[in-house]
Amino acid sequence: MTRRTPSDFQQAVYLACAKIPKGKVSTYSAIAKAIGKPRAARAVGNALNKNRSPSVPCHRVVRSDLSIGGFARGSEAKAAMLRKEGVIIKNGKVSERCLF
DNA sequence: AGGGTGACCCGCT
DNA sequence: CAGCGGGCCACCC
Repeated sequence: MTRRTPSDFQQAVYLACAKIPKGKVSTYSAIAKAIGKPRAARAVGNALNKNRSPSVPCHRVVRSDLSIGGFARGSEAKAAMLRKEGVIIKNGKVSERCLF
């Protein structure tokens, strides 16, 4: 599965996602800020959407509104996954936002 | 090389 | 308080 060389930005996004402890969730803005681009929340989502690698817990990333946001596989699946991880979901939204 | 899209965010009405 | 529009960044065709 030789994929195209991921850009530095994308790599940073994946790394930041992997840095999220299990049972916790982060936000796109937080990731963007962590990589040095607080205004690149869109680019962050784009990187996950275009890649959505199984090695990257992209489902642990939610919107700043604590909402699940979107998911290439289905936002419902994302919420279910987070629930299994130990994250409390309320009405399709995260009860507590845990930022590392 | 340029245009369009997207898993977003913030501000205004 | 809620809803709508514009803006910002990166990737794909």
